[in-house]
Amino acid sequence: MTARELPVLDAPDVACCAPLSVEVLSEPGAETLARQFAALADPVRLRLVSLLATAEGGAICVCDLTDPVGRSQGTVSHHLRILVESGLATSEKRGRNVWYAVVPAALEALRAALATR
Amino acid sequence: MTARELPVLDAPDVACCAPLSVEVLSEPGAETLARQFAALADPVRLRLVSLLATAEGGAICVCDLTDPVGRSQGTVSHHLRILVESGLATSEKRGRNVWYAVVPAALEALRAALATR
DNA sequence: GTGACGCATCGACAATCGTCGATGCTTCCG
DNA sequence: CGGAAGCATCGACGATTGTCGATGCGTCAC
Repeated sequence: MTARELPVLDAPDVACCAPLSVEVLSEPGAETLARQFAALADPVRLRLVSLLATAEGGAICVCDLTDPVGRSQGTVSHHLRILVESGLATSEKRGRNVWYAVVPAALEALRAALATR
Repeated sequence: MTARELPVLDAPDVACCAPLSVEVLSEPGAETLARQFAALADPVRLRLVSLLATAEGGAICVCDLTDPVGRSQGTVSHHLRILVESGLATSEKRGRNVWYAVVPAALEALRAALATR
């Protein structure tokens, strides 16, 4: 399988830019931030994030997510992928399940961007 | 100008739901939140918000926004409309200009939703 | 080894979005 | 009054998105 060849986004971008109210967002910064907000711009993904964040142990496998959100397994997998690619969630394969968890630092970074003066 | 003339205050949906990490988001709550995040899910709109938030006096007219974001006047107007409809900004007609400003309470509500435990 | 389970991926489709140029309306200035 | 400035709106277009069913692949139980 040789790994997914997705443009890997690594740790650094957890804090991409200064708060919107402090200095005018640069174009690259806006691009990055927009990608993260876009990941939260869907009701199903928001509920997924909420389910992950409130889960005992902080993680849930896909099979326990399809029912609560009422979407097909393929669709749920698609949404989780978007959350991971945007840095808001992580996945870990354990046996034949895959466990997903939120990345608190990423949510905090978004909070920081929204801070008002 | 006696600041008391802000009739349109949007108190209702400024805070739509509990933090994602506290309880699982309801479907209607997810719908509302998603609309607000969707308003921030575009680079141009993010820069507009940033321009509004950092403006002296807290407001800018459309004519001063088209250049910084590099889009046509019609497109900028379209984006501003989305920001207003989502409750993140307000508009006020003054002479033949229209002044836009951010709604700090709306940004704070989004921050609250993102709060981690 | 065989079958079932869990997940990712694919192809297809309708719906929505971002953008532009053109047009129309209101307000101001001379 | 006539023209120009400032915005909103419209129609059109390509691009992106959310969704499904089907398929493929690795893992576990028997």
